[in-house]
Parts: sequence; structure tokens; C-alpha cells
Amino acid sequence: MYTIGQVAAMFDLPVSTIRYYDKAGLLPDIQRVSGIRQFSDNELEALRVIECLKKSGLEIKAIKQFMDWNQAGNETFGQRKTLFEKQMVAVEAEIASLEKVRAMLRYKQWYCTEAIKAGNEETVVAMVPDQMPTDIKQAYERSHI
Amino acid sequence: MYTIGQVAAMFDLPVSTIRYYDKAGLLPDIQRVSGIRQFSDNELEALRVIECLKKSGLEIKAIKQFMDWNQAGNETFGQRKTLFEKQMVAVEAEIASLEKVRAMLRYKQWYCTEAIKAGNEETVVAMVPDQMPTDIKQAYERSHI
DNA sequence: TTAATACCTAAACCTGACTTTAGGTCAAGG
DNA sequence: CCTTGACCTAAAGTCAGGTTTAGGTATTAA
Repeated sequence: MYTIGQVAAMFDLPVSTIRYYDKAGLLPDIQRVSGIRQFSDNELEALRVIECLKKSGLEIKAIKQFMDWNQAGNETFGQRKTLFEKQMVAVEAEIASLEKVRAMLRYKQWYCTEAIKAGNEETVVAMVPDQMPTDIKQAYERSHI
Repeated sequence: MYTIGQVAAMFDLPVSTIRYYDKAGLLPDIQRVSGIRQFSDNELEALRVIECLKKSGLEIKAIKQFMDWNQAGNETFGQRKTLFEKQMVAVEAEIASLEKVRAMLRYKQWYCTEAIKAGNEETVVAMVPDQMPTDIKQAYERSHI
């Protein structure tokens, strides 16, 4: 059993954020002893799932919905599974999108490096896209389609 | 040359968002003909960079700063390059983080599937972590460290 | 000629996710 | 005893990033 302060340190979250999650219904099973929250393994796993679902793009109220399904028991495993599948698709799309962003940054980095070398931009502009190194050309194409 | 409506369609952005970006100073070179914005290749590339920097985690005012560097000319290629490098690091961290999220979702998906098969949760809980398939065990470990 | 459509501005409004504030309880140490 | 620190609540405040509204101009199609 942990206090809110200990959990805040573990997850590197402000105490106020954890209270906010609790108030939003994201920690439905949490016990209290004379008003003070007692965090068990159950709550630690809940916080892990909250962070995961949040990063996958879900908003707080959708996470609350998920917690309601958790509370409801065996009947809702289908819905929970569907949610995880949906968020999996979202996360893979997000990763793909960030890989495109990475390609653009790679191209832009090269561009700046060349402009610094040349002392001007025109020389570099003249190299785009046919006189670019192969890897940069690929990055350029990935980010400009 | 394109109108704001055409550009909005190209980038799948609301017209109001593009006006908001312009007002924030993110399209410093944009020309107007009797008050109406004229989007050239220059602005299309600016919008591509805006989307890229936004997705990399930069806020609007930092993008505005970047556009100021663009305006300033050759002196600022160093700063721009440094920014691209910083955002590259941020994007790679974000991808790594999303890969962890993906692992958690994978584990949770398996968990729900098994719970549906078994008709109860206890059977599945008893399998964690030693009786899980290898790939799920790996996903579990990636998401629980 | 008038009606629809696309453009424009300034300013108010909205939303989500926190964060801060103000006021209070309780246990331990000096 | 009293002060420090960790906990608590309700409610107000904040911030980014838009979006909506209200009011106006200009061109085109019927």
C-alpha cells in the first residue's frame, strides 16, 4: 500500500493530477483509511493503463467509460478488447505519422547543414531534389507525398 | 497560386485554422491581392513545416520563432539546424514511448481474448506472467518496466 | 437584380486537462 | 504546545489551440 505522494513519485506525476484522475472516476476501487487514499497494486495497474490509454489518444471521459466496463465484470471483455484494438490501430497510425515527421526533420537537417557549408541557400535549393544524397532524397520523398 | 479554401482542402485543415496560423505569424511572406491571401509553393512548404514541427511537439509560439529565423536569412541556419536536431530527439523518444504503449495494448488484447475464452478473469490472472505466450510475455515486460 | 458562395476581420467563445487556491484535518518531532 | 509536513476538499483559474460569431466585401450564376 502506498500514499498518493509515493505514487506521484513513482509515476512522476503531480499529486494534483492523481487526485484529478480519482475525481474523474479513473480509480473506482481505491480504498481510504480515515479519508486518506490507499494505493494498492490494483491502482498502480490502473494508473499504468490510464497512461497507456492517454498516450494512445483517448480522452479522460473515454478512459472513465473503460473503467466502468472494468467494474461491470466479465460481460464487458468484448468491449474492452474492441477498445484496445481500436487504440492499437490509432497508435500504429501515430507511429507511422511520426516516422514521416522524422523523415522531414532529417531532410531539413541536411538542408541546414548544406546551407551552412555553402554560406547561402540558393546553392542548396538548386540541389533539391536531384543532387541530394540518396538517403536524404528518400527522406524528402517520404515527407513530401 | 491557391486560395485559402483550396489549401484547406489540400491539407485537410479548417480554413479558420489556416487564418489562425497566419495571424500567429506562421506565414510571414504571404501575399495578398485586394485583401485575399495568395498561397504559393512557399506557403505550402511553410504549412508542411508547421505540421511537421507541430507533430514533433513544438508549440505555436516556438514555430513562430522558427519562422522569424527563416525571415532573418543565412545567419540563422545554425539555430534552425539545432531546432531540427532537438525535435528529432523528441520524435524518436515519442516513437519509443508509443512502442511501449503498443506493447501494453498487445498484452491487454491478449488478456481480454483469454478472459473471453475462459469466461472469467481468474484463469487469466493465474497465467500472468509465467504461462503467457512468449510474444505476449515480451509485450508485458516491455510495458511493465 | 438578387442570391449564393468564397473571401475578409476582430473578438468572443469553447474544450480538455490540469493546476492553484483557500481552508481544513491529523500525526510526529522538538 | 506548537509547528511542520503530508494528507484532504471544493471551487476557481489557467493555458493552448483552435472555433464560432457577427458583420462586411466581391464575384459569379440564374
